[in-house]
Amino acid sequence: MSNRNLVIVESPAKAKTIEGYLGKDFIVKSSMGHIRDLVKGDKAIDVEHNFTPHYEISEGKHQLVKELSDLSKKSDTVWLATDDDREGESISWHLKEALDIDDSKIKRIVFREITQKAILKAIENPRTIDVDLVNAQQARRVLDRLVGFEISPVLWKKIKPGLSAGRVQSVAVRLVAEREREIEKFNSQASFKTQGFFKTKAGKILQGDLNKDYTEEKDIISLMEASVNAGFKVSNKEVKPAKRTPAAPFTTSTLQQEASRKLSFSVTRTMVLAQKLYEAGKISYMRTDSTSLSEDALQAAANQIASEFGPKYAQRRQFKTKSESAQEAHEAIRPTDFSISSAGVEKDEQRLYDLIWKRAIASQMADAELERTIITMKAEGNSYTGLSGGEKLQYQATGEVIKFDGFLKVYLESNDNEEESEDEKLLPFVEIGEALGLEQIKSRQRYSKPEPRYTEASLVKKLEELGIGRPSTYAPTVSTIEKREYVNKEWREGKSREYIELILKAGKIEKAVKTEIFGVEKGKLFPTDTGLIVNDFLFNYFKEIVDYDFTATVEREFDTIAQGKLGWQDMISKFYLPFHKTVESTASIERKEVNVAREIGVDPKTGKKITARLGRFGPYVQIGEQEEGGPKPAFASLKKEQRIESITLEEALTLFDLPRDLGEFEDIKMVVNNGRFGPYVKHGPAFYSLQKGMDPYTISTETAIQLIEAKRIADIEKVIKVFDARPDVKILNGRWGPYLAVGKENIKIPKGIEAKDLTLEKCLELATAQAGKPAVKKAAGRFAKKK
DNA sequence: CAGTGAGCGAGCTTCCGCTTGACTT
Repeated sequence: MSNRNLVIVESPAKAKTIEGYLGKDFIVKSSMGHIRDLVKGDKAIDVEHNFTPHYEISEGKHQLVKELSDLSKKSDTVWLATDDDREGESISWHLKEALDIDDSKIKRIVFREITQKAILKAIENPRTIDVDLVNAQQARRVLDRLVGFEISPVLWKKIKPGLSAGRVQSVAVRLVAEREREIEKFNSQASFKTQGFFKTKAGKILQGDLNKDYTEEKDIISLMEASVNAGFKVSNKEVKPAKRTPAAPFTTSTLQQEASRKLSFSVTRTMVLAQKLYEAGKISYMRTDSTSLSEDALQAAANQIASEFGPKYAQRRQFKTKSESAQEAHEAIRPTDFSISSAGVEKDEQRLYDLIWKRAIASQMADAELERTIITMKAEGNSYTGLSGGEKLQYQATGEVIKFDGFLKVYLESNDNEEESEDEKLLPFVEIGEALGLEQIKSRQRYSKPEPRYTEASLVKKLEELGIGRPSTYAPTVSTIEKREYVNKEWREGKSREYIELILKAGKIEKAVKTEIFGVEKGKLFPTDTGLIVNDFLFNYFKEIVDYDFTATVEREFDTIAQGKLGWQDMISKFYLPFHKTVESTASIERKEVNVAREIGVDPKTGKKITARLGRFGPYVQIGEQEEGGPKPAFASLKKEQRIESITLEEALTLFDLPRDLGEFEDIKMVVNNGRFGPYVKHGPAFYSLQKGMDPYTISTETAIQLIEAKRIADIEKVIKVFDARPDVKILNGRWGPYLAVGKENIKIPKGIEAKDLTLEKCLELATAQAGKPAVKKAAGRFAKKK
């Protein structure tokens, strides 16, 4: 039987939907993304022969390509309906090449929304494959391979095997590294923020902020003294209408940001959950850079809003996509059916759907109308304005009242700055000129803060602003730099510091010194020593590649190629020749130049230099140099939160305090040390890992004994059965249930046998049957490779 | 499991973008 029409799209979920729109003359299949890619290794691009790329069918795609090929041979027309962007055009071209079909049978169609109208319209307007656009993709692909596969081996030689560099990931690392250094350099300044509390004629309290910050305590004292009999008045009152406008519906990047802020999801978790909702047909495609909605969606949202909230809440809006690099091959992320307000299997899926629904609905709702009131309060005749140069000191109170909630009924976008909450604030009624009683003036020191460290999501936001990376790669890029250990996602406890608080009340000034916790970090990205060293190296030798504008610059050239005004090989050739020279020039760089040992200071005991450096097994400090034939110098690994470039001499010295003697327990020596798997206490032949919060440098003998005793109790609770005749044979309770331990071998108890009923004979029988076989097989396949 | 940290050598690693698979304890 012959199928008249074969349609090929990229995603199977999309294929299913479209098949429903097209009827039985059409069979719709998916390519599952790219089907061919550059061959593996360094022979993919023939640099000598005008950068000729060599492609092959990707691993695991042979079966699929064969199926598509067979189907296409049986069809009269093959509709290549891959995405309407650079990569999509390329997939169509690769399909044409790989399926080996007659050109006359091929039609290329595009649509940017999955609606019946859009698909049918596309079928009526087929075109041919846009070779210029395909060439722009080839240039992108070849450039990325050349950059990645020429720089990475330099890192293996000069820094550490297995490292990587690339147009996208290296900029991501640079952002995190530079932010960390800004924070380290940041000089936090304290200044006094002052609030006045005044009593109105009607007896209510009106609170306002002083329009000047002082750094000196004496200025605040003078101000307070001058305020006692100053005579405050309402000097002005302004009431202005204001409005707030809803945010655009989600793109991939804004979805990741909001899910991170409101639901604390990692960017990967957000994408996994969104994928499930998409496959279940609940939301539109989740990898998109567009904020626009289809006509159908606009209508459906308007209907939903009118019926749920009333027609005056509906306001049709189409949002312009902000980012210049957007290719807009899909709609914004939205529910497929606005009348379904809850969807998803797991709890987190439901929460994500709820967020998507609200954001999309709110985007089509009316503005919120507010009334903003600003009241200023001044002392009569400005009696104390002479304090510092004669500027006008005044207090200001701002209040906001919502007159019409509009979209706020449904959704309010959060922001990265946690402290700025925009709650509705109602001010007491006052009249201009009204005299105010002074209740109190409160002034406290606040410290200035550096720009915050990136979260995964705020890093994605920054990358998108720079036009670096694509919706499909944001989450994988973050994972890559984490996997390479260039950055770590960390939780850190804060430190405490003192601040001064001055209060003027009933004519008296009281001073208090209080403490606050600052610098608490939750799931923020910190660069590692490797990340910092690799970044410095790339910045010194491959400045162009890690330049924040590099991608934007090459994107402009890709666009010129897509317009047919520039040959892709010409562009690559112009880039490659100087680039390759730089790569070659790195051969003469000494490893020591790249991985510089930092001098921390001098050991007071020996007078030898203490240095810090990145070693094969991580960062370490060392006392003195290795002399020929001499003894080995003392080494110590850095603690997890320490960095080579910021560790102090004092901190370094304590690192040499290990191993530390903890005295004796039960007549056996106890020693605490740092092991490969963390700090431990060794007691005779037994090892005890330190628990969270215990520090090997400070742990006391008592705590160590408690640790040992607690572990023994836990071990006793593990034992189900022992045999007097053979003390080496035990039945123990493990994490996944009971198991048999014979000597050092752990043996699985077969199904159907009750652990309690096992006899010694049966145990030994199981042990011999198990001999030689590992108790737990190593995980096979690609999951093992990942590690 | 509970040190090591240099450099040599075999043969390995690595890019960015599209998209969803499913080893067996």
